[in-house]
Formats: sequence, C-alpha cells, structure tokens
Amino acid sequence: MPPRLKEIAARLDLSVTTVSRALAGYPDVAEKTRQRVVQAAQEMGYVPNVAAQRLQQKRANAIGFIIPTFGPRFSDPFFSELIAGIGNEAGRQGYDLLISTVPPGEREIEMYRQQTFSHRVDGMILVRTRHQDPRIAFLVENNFPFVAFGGSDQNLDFPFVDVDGVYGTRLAVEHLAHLGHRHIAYLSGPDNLLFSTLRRQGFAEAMADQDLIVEKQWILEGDLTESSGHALTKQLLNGTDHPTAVIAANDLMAMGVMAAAQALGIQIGQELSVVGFDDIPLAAYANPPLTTVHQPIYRIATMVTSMLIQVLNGHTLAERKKWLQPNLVVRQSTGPAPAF
Amino acid sequence: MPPRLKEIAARLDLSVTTVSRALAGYPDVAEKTRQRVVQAAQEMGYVPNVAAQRLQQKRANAIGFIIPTFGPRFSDPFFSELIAGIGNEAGRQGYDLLISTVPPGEREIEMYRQQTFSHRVDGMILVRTRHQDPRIAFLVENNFPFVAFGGSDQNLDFPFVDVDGVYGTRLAVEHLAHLGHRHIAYLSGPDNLLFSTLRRQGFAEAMADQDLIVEKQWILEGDLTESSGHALTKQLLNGTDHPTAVIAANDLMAMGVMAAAQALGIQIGQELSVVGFDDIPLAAYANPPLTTVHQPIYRIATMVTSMLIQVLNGHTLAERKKWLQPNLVVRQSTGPAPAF
DNA sequence: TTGAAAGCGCTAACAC
DNA sequence: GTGTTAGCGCTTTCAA
Repeated sequence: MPPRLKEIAARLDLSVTTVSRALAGYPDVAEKTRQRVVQAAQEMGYVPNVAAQRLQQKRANAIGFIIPTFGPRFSDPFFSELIAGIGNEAGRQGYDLLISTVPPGEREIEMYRQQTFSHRVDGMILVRTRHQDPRIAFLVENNFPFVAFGGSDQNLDFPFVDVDGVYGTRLAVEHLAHLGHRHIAYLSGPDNLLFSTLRRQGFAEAMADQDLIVEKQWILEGDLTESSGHALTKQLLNGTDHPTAVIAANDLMAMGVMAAAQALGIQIGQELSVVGFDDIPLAAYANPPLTTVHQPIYRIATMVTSMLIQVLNGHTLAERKKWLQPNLVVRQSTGPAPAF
Repeated sequence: MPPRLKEIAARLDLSVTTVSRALAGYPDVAEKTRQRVVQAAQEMGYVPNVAAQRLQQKRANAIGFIIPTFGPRFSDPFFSELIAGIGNEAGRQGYDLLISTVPPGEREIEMYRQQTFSHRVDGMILVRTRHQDPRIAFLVENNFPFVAFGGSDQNLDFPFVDVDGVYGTRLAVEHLAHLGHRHIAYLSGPDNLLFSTLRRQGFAEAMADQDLIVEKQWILEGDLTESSGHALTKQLLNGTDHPTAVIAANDLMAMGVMAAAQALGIQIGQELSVVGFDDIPLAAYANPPLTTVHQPIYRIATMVTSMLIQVLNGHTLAERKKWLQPNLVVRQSTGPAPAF
C-alpha cells in the first residue's frame, strides 16, 4: 500500500539509487534533486521497508529483552518499571524493543540463540543475573552485545549496572537495630539469583555487626511474589517465638508479609516491622506505607539501554561496571520494637 | 557467525533451494535428503535470517503493541498484565512482540504509520479505546489488521473484546446500596476514554435505579494513577459533607483513595467504603483487601492476541465483538454504611 | 551528479 | 527430487 522507492523514482524520473541517497542525506546529490525527492517522499507518505534495510545493512535497529518468567505471568511492577525505562530510552534513540518471555532453563538459551542468530536484534538487555548465569556465558561466548542489570560471579568481562544489595540490606538492618529490634527475620529471593545471595549476605554481615543473632528458622526463601511473602509469613508467625521485624528481599514479598500479618490481627509498624527492597511505586501507597530500600529501577533501565546503544554504535563505554548505592526510605511499616 | 543456507548447501553438495525446502518440510524432497539437511542444520546451529524471510514473505511474523503512555512511565499493573498476556500468547504462536510507547496525540498516529507501513509488524493490539479514536480510524482506513481491547463509538467495524463496564459499575453501586450507602462518590478516568464514560454511565444509571442522588461535586475525574486517586480523595474529604463510599474507575486510583483516607485517620470498610475496578493482583494484598470489579485482564490479552493471529492467518473470527460480563469480588474495603 | 549492477539471505515458479 | 532463475526492497560499489 505505501509507496516504495521505485514508485518515487518513477514519479520523479530518477533512479532508485538517487532517491535512496537523497533520502539518506548523502552529499553527492544535487540540492535541487534532494528537495524534490524529500518532498515527493513526504507527499506520497513513504516509509522504508525495514526488512529490506535490515537485510542489506545487517543490523536490526532493535534490542531484545527476554523476561525470565517464573510463573505463567510476569505481572510484576519491577518488570513494568524496567519495560518502561527500556522502551522509552530505546524509542528515543530510534530502536525497536522486542519483548519475549521464557522461564529459566533449557528453552531459555534456545530463545537467546533464536533472537541473536536470527538477526532479530542487535543487542540484548539482561536482568536478574544468576550464579554461573548460562545467558551471560552464551552471550559472551558468541560475542553478542548486551548490558546487564546485575553483576556476575563468573569471571567474565561484560558491561552492567548494579545496585549494592549488601549495603542496601545493611541499611535495613541498621534501621531496625536502631529501633531496638533484636529478632529479625529475613525473606530471601531464590538462591540462584545473584542479588538474592548478596542481599542475604548483607543481612548476615549487618546482623553480626550489630551483635544480633540470626535464627536459622527465620531465614526463609521465597519466589519474590506477594503470595510467597504471604505464605512464608504465616509459617513464620506460626510458632511461639516471633520475630519483631521482617526484612523481605523485595517489595512484593513485603506486601505479602504485611497482608498475612494483618490477617492475623497484627499491627504493622507496632507489633511487627516490615522492610522491603525496590521501592516500587505502590510501596508508598501500601497500608501502612512501606519502609524500603530504594533502587531507581526506571533510571537503571534507561542507563542500561543507553549503554547498550552506545556499544551498538561502536563507542566504548566510559564505565563498564556501574555500582549504585541505594538508600533507605523510611515510612510507617517500621517502628520501635515492642517491649516484651 | 551462524551458518547461512548457502553453507549448509555447500557442505551437503545440494542447492540452496533444496535445503530451504527440506527445512520447510516440503513434501517434494527425498526423505533421505531431508534427514541429511535437518541433521546438518542442527549440527551447524542454523537459525534463519528473519530479515531475509520477512523481505521475501512480506510478513514480519510480529505483532505490535503501542502503549499509550500518559506520564513519562507506564508502570501500571494493568499494562504489565496486558504485556504478559500478549507476550505469552504471541510467543506461543511464534510471533514476535514489538513494544513501543507514545503519548496520545500527533506523534501517536505517526508512530502507527511507522509501525504499519514499514512492515515491522503484521498486526496490532489496541487498548484503552477512545471516543472518535484516531488510531482506529487510521487502522481501519488503511485496512491494517488489529484487534482492540475496548469497543468504539465510531461506526466502524473491527474486532474487539470488551468488558461491560456499565454492568460492572452497576454491581459496585448495588453492592454499596445493599450495605446501606446513600452517599456515594465516583472517581472517573479521563473522559476521552471510552470505558470511562461507560463506567460512569453505569454509575449514574445504577444510582438512579437505587433512588440515590448523584452529587455533582462527588463526581471527579482522575488520570487512573494512585496519586490521582490520592489527590482527589483529599479534595473529596475536605468539605463538611462526606460520602460514605467511593467507587473508583480502576484499582490504582482506589488504592490512592484508601491511602489518602487512611492518612486522615479514616477506617476503610467502616467509615468509608471503597470499590475499585480491574482486580489487579495487588488488590487482594491491599490493606484492607480491595473490593473490586474483576475483569480478567490477562485472559483478555491472550484472547485479543489469539484473535489477531487468527486474522493474520486468514481465518475469519467466529465472534468479532466479544462482550464479557465482569463480576464483583467483595473483600474488606467495603462494609455497612456508618450511622450518622 | 546520476545510473547500472550487484547482492544482502531467503522463497517460489518453473524447468529438468 | 532437485537445480536454475528471479525477485522481495533496499544500499552500495563502480562507471559514466
């Protein structure tokens, strides 16, 4: 339906070559001709066929983001913030964004092979890096451009942005300790995620520094969903001995913690303090508003994307490994430890 | 880096054509040859160059979803549910999903022109349809395949799925009326969205049927964000005369309503009842859990996507206009009207 | 300053 | 059954 270069050329009695060069802004086209071409293209509503351009130029002008889905859905504000940031920055710089979803595992790497080898995308964004991450191994091995949100424990050199989870969790522990809490539980994320172990490590270190004892049965592993936070909390509050505070590895689980405790008639902020990690937009609107470690997800997403595009444009990055310091946002879900 | 058809052909001493046909599963290839080809392709890690396929076949095997962003971000559980559904269904059927964001307005239609005329995508998903929606006009006019989540007031024939918002809001009003509420406020979405007017109309009709008076100053228009719900609620509760219940056009605003009221020391479910619309996953984990009109966003997203793919495959749809009946999920944010 | 020709990698019509 | 040829729409040498 829309015209092709051939039609424009025919109408102006020029060759396709000249029209192409005129539109691309090459200097070796007469100014007069250039203007005629540009105007005709405008009038006829010309839009280049990207398949042809991509085939010829061997670049897709697109970046890929494969969401590692754990359930059948990936409805998680963390991911929507990410998509927002990646999408906006990619669009701003003239790149398409290709989204796919796949659960971690065998099929995941096959997906990466498809996306990369098929020339669908020029580069990829990786998130929630894992221990001995097979995705990183694959991309590095094939020398395919990518930038990660999250570092790695592999001895591989690749660009990434990450938030210091050890430090962030330390902030949470110190905050609670200063409020007099001595019995603090920790809800971790899946152990294979790099950030999970870092945050948990931060918890352990900070607890030790505060001379607080970490109770084994108060360290539980969830899957980062509200329902998981909910379920683990029921388990946690089941025994006779309760923690007075819970730190969750992310906000979604923290929301689950609050809901479960409240269902048992427990006052959050008084009887039980809760701290999250992420500071998703809803954290401020929770009841009570959630104290949480703030990481600028949206901004990290744009950073990661713009770094990737720099790489794709052949630039070298000033800083290949960026570590950001998070900060604690204190709201009403935390308060002084209850007296016994 | 990955091999092309030419390499496979050379290695097996076949023509590119035969290799292509063997891989495509054409019957006019000797079984023996087919096996050799398939195995070689497997061994060599062949992945077709999609740009070439797309150019040749004149189809992108991709669908587009342009998110109408109202702010700089589109972090909204409604959209993440949608992306989840669209992405999963598209992936399942072998389609790529191209995501872009653009605020409604001039540039929006230009974006649609780019996506469609450039052959980036074969079809599009449209959401949050508007009055005299220029996107629908554009797509219908250009005969470009699309399916919408939301009907239209234009006299145009196109496939869509929608939820009966008039009925849904009626359920909310009736629920509150049965609880004895007579002073009900309504927080609407932007007036240009079709569903906003339908839901508001449902509100007006149901109120009339219950012989309840609609107070002009208790009908406010928000932008569907929590912060908007928050701000409007402060305004609503500012005067001397309060409603005893608020119905919000979506859950996010309802969350804002609850937070704002609670900040004023108001007990939700006792002093003020709140009803939302959508039933996003977090509604159940709100405090108190939110009474809301449930619409199956994820399922609608997969329906819309599978309908679009059917259209792209040349099938005619059994049902081009699907209306779904929502249901009310009663939780703890609503309760008997307080006695005065 | 412009045009002719080649080719990106693939599929499809048509021979053989 | 298999190969030859042409062509999708574009960019890019290379000549003129």
